Amino acid sequence: MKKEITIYDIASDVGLSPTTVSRALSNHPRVRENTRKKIIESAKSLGYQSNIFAANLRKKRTNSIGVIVPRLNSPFQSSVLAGMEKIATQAGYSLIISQSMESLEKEISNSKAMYNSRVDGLLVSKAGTTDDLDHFESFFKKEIPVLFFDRAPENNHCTGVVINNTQAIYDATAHLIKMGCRRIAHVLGNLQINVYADRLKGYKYALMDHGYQFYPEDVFSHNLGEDSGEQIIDLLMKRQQKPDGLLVSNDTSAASCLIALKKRHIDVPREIAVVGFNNDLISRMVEPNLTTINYPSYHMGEVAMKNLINHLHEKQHKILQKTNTITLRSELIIRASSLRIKETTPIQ
Amino acid sequence: MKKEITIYDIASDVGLSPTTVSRALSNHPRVRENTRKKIIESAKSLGYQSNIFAANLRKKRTNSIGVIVPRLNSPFQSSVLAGMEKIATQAGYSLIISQSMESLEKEISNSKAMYNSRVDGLLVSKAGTTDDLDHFESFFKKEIPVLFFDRAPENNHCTGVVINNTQAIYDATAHLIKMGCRRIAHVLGNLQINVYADRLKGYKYALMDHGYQFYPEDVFSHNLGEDSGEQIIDLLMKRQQKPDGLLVSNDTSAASCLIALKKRHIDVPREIAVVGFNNDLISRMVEPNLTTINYPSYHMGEVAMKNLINHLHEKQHKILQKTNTITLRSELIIRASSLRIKETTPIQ
DNA sequence: GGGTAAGTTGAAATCGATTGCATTAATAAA
DNA sequence: TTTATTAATGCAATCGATTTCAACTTACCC
Repeated sequence: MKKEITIYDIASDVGLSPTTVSRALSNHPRVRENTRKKIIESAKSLGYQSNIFAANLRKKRTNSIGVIVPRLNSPFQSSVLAGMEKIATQAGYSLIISQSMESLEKEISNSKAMYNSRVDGLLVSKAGTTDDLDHFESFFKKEIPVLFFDRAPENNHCTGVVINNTQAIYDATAHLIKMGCRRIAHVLGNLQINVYADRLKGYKYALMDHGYQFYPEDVFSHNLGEDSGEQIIDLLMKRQQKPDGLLVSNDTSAASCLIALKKRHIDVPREIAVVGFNNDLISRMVEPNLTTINYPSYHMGEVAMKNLINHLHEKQHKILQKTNTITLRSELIIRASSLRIKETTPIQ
Repeated sequence: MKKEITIYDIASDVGLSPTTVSRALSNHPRVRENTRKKIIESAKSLGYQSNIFAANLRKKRTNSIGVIVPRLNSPFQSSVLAGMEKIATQAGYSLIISQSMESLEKEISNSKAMYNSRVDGLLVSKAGTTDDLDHFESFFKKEIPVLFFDRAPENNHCTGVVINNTQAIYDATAHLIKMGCRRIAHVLGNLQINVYADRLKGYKYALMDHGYQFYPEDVFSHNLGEDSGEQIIDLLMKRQQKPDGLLVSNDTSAASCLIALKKRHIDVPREIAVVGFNNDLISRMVEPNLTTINYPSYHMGEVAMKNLINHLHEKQHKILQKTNTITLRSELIIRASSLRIKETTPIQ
């Protein structure tokens, strides 16, 4: 193992002090242009690589940002991460990524690891079961900014980047009503996650505002996985009052429902109109194309990261300004799976 | 900003030296059990958090592993990453992830950043245009293990975790031939990427072995994006000799082709049989279900990470053993898009 | 009781870059 | 020419954990 080249080596190479070398390499203005050039040249020829750890130790900043997501392995999350990575790299930050697997326990241990790695900031999309924020307390205490995205806790002092889930489902519900649906079912994820709780609200409000009654049995939680369709449709079709509209909280599951319906020769959208959520690739590929809500995931990654980095820069210059919630625009994309002439006879 | 709690604080708290504290906290055997307990208790009550940077600076190891992927935003890659994350976290390593966006330039700057971060090891799936490995030279020199996955360079001393692309496409081609296809087209990505070059080989060999002629115009490269279907089918259907079999090198594009074919009322698989690659979610969702090759992406992530970590541990104990290539099993999954009675009349 | 070994602990150097303060050199002003 | 001012540079401490080597206790054996 060869020894490292350090600024001391450069210093003795060019006959200057390590101080000056350090300054030259970090573009400090108090170094003569000539000197800087000489130093940089020497650094290059010696094959110098700065040792981040020494620098971090001294500067108490790491230029790295932690990200905790529930699952890496999802089209939504990977798109968010792609957006984050782009911005972070541009700004010279590196990304440390880990997944909580929807478990609070893992989220806690991940956040500890992040804290120990001294990330300059943390981006979190909460695990399903996460209620309190005690495990971020150490960050708050040290004023390390924590920013939530997608799944943000309510009532806290951290910034969150989210979409208006209530509005999104409100619009989708209103759309189904406009399309003549009389009885609309809503399948969503774990209601402990406020994303889903908000969606439920939007659903209820829309029903109410249009003079529809809300039936608790029309709403249920499900894992929304790729095989969920069979179970969901099974459940719904056993009902006496079969729904003629179906809101599913992600596209994978909605697509799976479409397939289950097709298998039963139930026509979509005539007999039942289906709406998904996310605007994943799959929504554009299934037959019929899925009406869905466009979730600006890549953009969300960019915005969250930009915001965090701005925050870090401001902190350096002590002009901290607090935003609390950034709401990105989502929109209903109407496609064949829900598009029908208004007066279609609904199933009674 | 509160001051950090250091081992010195603990030392003076319990009336021992920092040395002993350090040893106690890292479970060094040369500390009396009682002392250790006292120290750990004090550490806990003072809210001590070890400073990784000081440790790294001294130990010259970082317990972090770098990953460079072409794109974060792909079902395949995110699944690989999920597998990697799981293993890394289990073993106490953290992951630093960046994407090359298929650009050599970015790959170079990413690898530099990784090198500067002093990752203990590096996992790389090459960008499309990467030919030489000069930018990893600094890793090789310092004996930092670099392990490639999916897209591995040939003829080099690094371990690669891959699938047998040649065999996979050979099998797929043979399958189409068995299904009675007379003229099989093959759409793949950038042929500079050896993954695709290997697949092309498999295609050629299979044709040859079955006494089919190889027509260069039946093979072409494409970006394989979600809108690729229209263009690919357009191109193929303009031909005088229309193909009755189609091998597409990823499922997104294959699904897109299915849709384009449906639009033109060309029956799949009767008029043309289609095979994708990867076994992404979408292959199970489109109509007809897509015959595809199962790419064990999650498993690949696990294997690659396990291997790298083993390597690191061995390095500590100087029992370095070299593996060169690990080939994971991939398999043809036959579904409706290619399943037809053998003697179906092919288009002439 | 003396000697050896094993078990514990500590002093101090080290990792490499940064930075407050001091110093020197260069330039401008008087 | 002298003084004030600014520009360059260097000294040495610092960040916090690790580790080598030495020292000091005990325990054990003959």
